[in-house]
Amino acid sequence: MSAALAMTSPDASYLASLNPPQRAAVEALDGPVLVLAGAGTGKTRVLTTRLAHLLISRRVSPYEILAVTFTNKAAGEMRERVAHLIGASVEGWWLGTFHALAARILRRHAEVVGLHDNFTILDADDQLRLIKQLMDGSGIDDQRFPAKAVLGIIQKWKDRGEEPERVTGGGEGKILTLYRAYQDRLKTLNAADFGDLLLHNLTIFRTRPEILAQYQQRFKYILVDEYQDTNVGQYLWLRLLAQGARNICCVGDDDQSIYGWRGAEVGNILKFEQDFPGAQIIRLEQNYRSTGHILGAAGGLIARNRERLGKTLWTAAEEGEKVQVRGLWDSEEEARWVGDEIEAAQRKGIPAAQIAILVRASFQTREFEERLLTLGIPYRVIGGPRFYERQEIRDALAYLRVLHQGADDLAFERILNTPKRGIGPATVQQLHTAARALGVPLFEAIARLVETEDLKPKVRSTLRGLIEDFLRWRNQLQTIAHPQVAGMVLDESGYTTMWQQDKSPEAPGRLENLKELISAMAEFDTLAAFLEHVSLVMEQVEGAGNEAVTLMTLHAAKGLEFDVVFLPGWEEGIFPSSRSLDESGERALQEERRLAYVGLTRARKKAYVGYTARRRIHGQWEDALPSRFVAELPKEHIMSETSRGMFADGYGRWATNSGYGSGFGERTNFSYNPPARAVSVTRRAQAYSSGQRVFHDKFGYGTVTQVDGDKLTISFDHSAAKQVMAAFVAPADGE
DNA sequence: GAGGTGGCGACCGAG
DNA sequence: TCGCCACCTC
Repeated sequence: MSAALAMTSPDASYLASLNPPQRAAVEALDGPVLVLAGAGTGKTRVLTTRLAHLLISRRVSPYEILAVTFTNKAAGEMRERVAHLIGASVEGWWLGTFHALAARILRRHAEVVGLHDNFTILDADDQLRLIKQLMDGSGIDDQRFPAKAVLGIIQKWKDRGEEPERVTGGGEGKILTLYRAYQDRLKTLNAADFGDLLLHNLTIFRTRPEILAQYQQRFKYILVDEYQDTNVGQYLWLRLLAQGARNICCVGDDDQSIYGWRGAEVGNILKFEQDFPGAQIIRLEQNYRSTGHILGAAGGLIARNRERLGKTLWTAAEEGEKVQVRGLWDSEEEARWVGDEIEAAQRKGIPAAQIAILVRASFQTREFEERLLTLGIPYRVIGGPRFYERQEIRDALAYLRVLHQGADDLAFERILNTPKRGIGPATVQQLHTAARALGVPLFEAIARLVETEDLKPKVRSTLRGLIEDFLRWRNQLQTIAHPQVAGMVLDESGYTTMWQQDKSPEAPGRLENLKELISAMAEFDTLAAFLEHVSLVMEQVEGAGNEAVTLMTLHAAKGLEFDVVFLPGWEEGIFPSSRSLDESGERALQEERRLAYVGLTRARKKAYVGYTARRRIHGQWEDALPSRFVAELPKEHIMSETSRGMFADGYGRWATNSGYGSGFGERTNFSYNPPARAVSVTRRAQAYSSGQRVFHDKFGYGTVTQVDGDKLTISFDHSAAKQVMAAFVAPADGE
């Protein structure tokens, strides 16, 4: 590090604002470095400054730096910040996600693994269809191994960097055979799935040392973000590339490793020192994001995990408000609670964009959406059904894929009979058989078949027309701009007409989406570039949602921060998720706990944790127990309250005659230490009138001054007048 | 070959 | 509750 310091120019003002460990992390340019960056400790700042520092102090060409992230969002942010810092474009840099960078390398050497450089990248949907096709008649018991499970096993192998010949971990012989068949099939389709992007890179590096050497020499410095989320394959990829210059800097936080389910190995970060001997370890522990109470609550929780490298976050900020933990009757009440607290926060001047609701699983967003809709609070859901996953978009893309890459049977099959052309499963089967017999892609096989007498006349002329159309469109691609060609394809194929004639209410929206797709294409120079973007980025086209509350999963929230964060659904089975626990037990529990830690540490000023006694699952009301994580939150950092009549506290005064919401029927007993009298409390809509004395859990006693449906305006004795939902007050009885 | 219906399992997570 | 798939009918 002293060498690096010596080289630092005195006018390196960008270094001045860093704290000592941050500065150390930026300046340790030589050899392997592991930066353990706790939540909110300025990790992105360190990464970008380090990149700028490399360019400025070492005069390294940007093309000699490999900077890897996990998400497109992180890559985009880094790009933007570095460009801003050095005042130049980062176009063409080796800065991107593992998948994007691996795809770039693979396109250059595709022939080594038997692909062409215009190979298609398949998404999960295509993969599953392919597996299903291969499983038909493979003799695999699809009860015991549904296609999804088989795909899961294959993906695990790929995540570990194991080609079929390399598979070690025991496993079913039949599934291994299927893995081989699957890989062969992908090759015929001139396609790669996500796992292949990395895996083929490994194959290329392993079998062609001269190619590896070329990249080893090129990348003088390697920078890795979110190292705790790397899987074995990614680790091997990095290690091979780093063997050249040996200057690799990995930034990560073992406490935020939440991707074990997709093969991430916390082990990678835990054994960094062994993997890269002589590694420097730098800890960033000063948190600049959250208040003391939020940090204390999160820290107490994560301390329950074993197998940590250990960090102690601290903050110079004030203690702030305690984390509010709230027990509620059911998920509907939970949604009302969150909605009301959001309104309260907004009244205090917190903008909607600074408020987030973070859930464990995406289906949990629905009830909140409904509530926010009712309250008229703008919101946006991140990670919902994505633009590129919509039916009409996938169909349109299938046309474009066939156009670009004729061997893409999966795409071709998708649109063979879309719009309806009278080509049913029987014909498709016949075409497949022919293609297999000829050993050529579907498109090619059909082109040949229509010249024979093997097909029924009607089918034959239909297919002949389709093939001719594609050949024509492909020709036009030479002379006409690709967005225009895309428009022609959709119109001339009858696809646009199909939706125009569709009477369903969604049809107009779909046509809109298709227009949007075509206009999005204009941003790319070539059809190939556009398709690459789509398969790698798959980004959601975000509505104008700057002033909106954010609803998303905890996974999607990593790396983000908000003033106010709601963490609902802290119930056993939901969070920690019983599915995870069933799959991998203690390991999974620790990962779930890290997820809770990630959730809490997203909050700057205030965090809320909610749990309910009853929740609708699969449309059925089911009883729930508070998550063990609730009990693990250190008492001194939380403020706990429960809805009236629920648990020991709050019970008694409120068990009867509680003025809860409306239309609720009989409730079954709640089994978590229920007070006897709380059993089967029937809650009815309580009518209030102006002048009536009431009690509110938070604001205390007050007098109703106005009634507007279930919204009351109350003049509180010890607090300003407020609008409150009737559900949240009770008639004052024991003053 | 198309379209309708009823039963059943899912609802975990990213590129 | 919802969406998918198997099965049915025309």
